[in-house]
Amino acid sequence: MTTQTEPISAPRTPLTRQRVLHAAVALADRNGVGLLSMRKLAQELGVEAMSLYHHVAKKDDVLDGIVDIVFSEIDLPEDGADWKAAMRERAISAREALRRHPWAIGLMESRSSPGPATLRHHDAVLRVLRTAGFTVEMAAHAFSLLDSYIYGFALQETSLPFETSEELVDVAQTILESLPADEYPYLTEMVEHALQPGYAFAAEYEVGLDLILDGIARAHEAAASGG
Amino acid sequence: MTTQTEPISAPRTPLTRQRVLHAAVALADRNGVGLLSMRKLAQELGVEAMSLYHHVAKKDDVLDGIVDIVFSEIDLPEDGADWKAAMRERAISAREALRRHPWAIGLMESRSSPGPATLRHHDAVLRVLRTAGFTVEMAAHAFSLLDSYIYGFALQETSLPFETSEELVDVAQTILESLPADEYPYLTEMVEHALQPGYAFAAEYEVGLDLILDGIARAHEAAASGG
DNA sequence: CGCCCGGGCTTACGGTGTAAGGCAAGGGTA
DNA sequence: TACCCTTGCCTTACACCGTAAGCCCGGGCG
Repeated sequence: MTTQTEPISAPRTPLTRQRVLHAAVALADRNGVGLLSMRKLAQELGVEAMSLYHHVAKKDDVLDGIVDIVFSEIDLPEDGADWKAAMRERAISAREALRRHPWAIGLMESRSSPGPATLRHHDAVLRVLRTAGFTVEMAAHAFSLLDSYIYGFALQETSLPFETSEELVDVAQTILESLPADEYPYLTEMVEHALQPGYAFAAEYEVGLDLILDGIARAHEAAASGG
Repeated sequence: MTTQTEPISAPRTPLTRQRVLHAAVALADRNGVGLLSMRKLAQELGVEAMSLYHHVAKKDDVLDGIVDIVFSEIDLPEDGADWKAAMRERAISAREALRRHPWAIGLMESRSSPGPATLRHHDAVLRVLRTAGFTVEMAAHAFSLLDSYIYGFALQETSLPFETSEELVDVAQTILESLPADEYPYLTEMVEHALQPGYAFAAEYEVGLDLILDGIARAHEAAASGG
């Protein structure tokens, strides 16, 4: 079907698992993961759909792969004395990555086999905690707590209708008007609060993060002095 | 095609939006949301696919609807003096609902129009906080923090390969064996920790929850005495 | 009685993931 | 040089998906 008009030495870079996955990330960023199909992905790479299957096993493999790419974009925490600063930085870096690729959080639920970047990331986090003197048990607590918060915040952030501080305020305004204020009075009040010019939902992130880090630090110190 | 063998007065209860949505929840619980199709859903109800469209607008409408059903299963917090107990109970109830319907958390990312049960739930949470003396700002902090934790924990819990305390320990064991221990030493250590007979990941939930609630209480008291 | 219309039905279209296999070019070995 | 095997692309085909368009029957109301 392709009427071979190009010169014989068409210098198309060869297909590669890496090239496929990165194109998939770009496509998902552009259209959302719902519109990511093997055919569109192939088209993006100037190739037919079935050609992709020489480089990835199945679509699930692609999805696993792009989730791992997102994890690879999170800065690894450096270990040293200051576990708190390290955890804070990686939490902020994680949120940024999950914001750059909003589809990633929705994908995580269905993936089961983590990729190398994911494993490396988790290992680095645990290393920081353990070398800072956390017991395995305390490290498990901190890990579970921090990761839950990070993913949960990202989930809320991407599913929230308003982004605030954009012209999307108008959008939220109409939402608010469609809300029966007498039926949901406190919700209405909160949406109004969130619509104030100064408010940025993103700032909530660090408030909660610091509260959690302080709580962990308190527990850590208590354990260190108590036992 | 259906060879009308049943008596004329076949007493099939009439199709209804509610019946459709509840069947969809049941089907998603059974097969996962990935295998929920309009055709299968129709079949479940003894009907053809297109008949569903007299009761729901499109598949997205079904998905919005079943997410709202999950929210309707979360106990509404009762307001009163003890906001902490109320938040604790609703957090636990929320996790149970999200565990009963593991597909819900993955759907939340893509939904944008919350249903009435969702709105009612959020309004009730905010009411508890506000009537307990939280400022709007503090209520926003507490709300964001708690919900992030709840959803994030649920997300991790459903995507975690191991469930522990089942025979699935074997599964995790093989995962662990396939993990190159020298490459991810801290992760390996943690998986081993999680495989101990006494360990239940579920217990982590309340540890983190209480840490968060204590932190919020401290901030709340500080604000009350300080201002 | 006649009409309308709600709520089921069939058909059809363009999309999806992927199994099965074809074909051309290059590289290794006899 | 002659062969053949692998690699990496391709076409074809199938079963399934969401849903637009429109048919048809039965019951309620003018």
